[in-house]
Amino acid sequence: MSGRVLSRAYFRRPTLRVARSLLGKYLVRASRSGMTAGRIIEVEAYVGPEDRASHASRGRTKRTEVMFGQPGVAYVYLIYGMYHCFNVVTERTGYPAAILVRAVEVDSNNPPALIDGPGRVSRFFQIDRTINRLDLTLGKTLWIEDRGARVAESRIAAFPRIGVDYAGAWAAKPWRLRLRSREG
DNA sequence: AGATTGATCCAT
DNA sequence: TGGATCAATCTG
Repeated sequence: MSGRVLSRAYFRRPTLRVARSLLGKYLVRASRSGMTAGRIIEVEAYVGPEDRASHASRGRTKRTEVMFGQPGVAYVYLIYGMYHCFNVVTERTGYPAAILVRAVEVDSNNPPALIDGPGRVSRFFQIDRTINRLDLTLGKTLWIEDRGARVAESRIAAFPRIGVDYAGAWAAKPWRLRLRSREG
């Protein structure tokens, strides 16, 4: 199964719109061990320099510079010394924003397996810091593609973001989006 | 509820 | 340079 690789223009849009749209798209990894694909089930948006939950809120640093760069590029960082978190940069160059992929469903098996949690997603897709700054619009190594499935807005649930209690009022923003199961 | 783990960032 | 912090996960 194949689909259309999401383009630079796709990601160069308001982050919350991109985040909603990413639900149901497929994260695809190509490596020596083969191809792996998973349907995106949960994402979390980090939007702009004012968002105190965002790494970019304290300005441009060596780590966060990628968030200020081109849309459609991967932002991967190590958390708690153990786990990698995979994000895709959004919006225009110069405006820091990104979307964290929190869960995917792998449909190669029956029943499909839910890979739930950003650390597990990165482990499953062999995403580490060597992926940081990779251009996801090239369709090589790692990309996101549209396989034509439509997702109804009514199937999208919104929740506060995880692990950002330090962010004051920004922690309460319902910017974690999850796809409800079809039968749910 | 506590341990783990190391890059990052900012204050000494 | 030191040390607190951290967009998480595992084990109990």
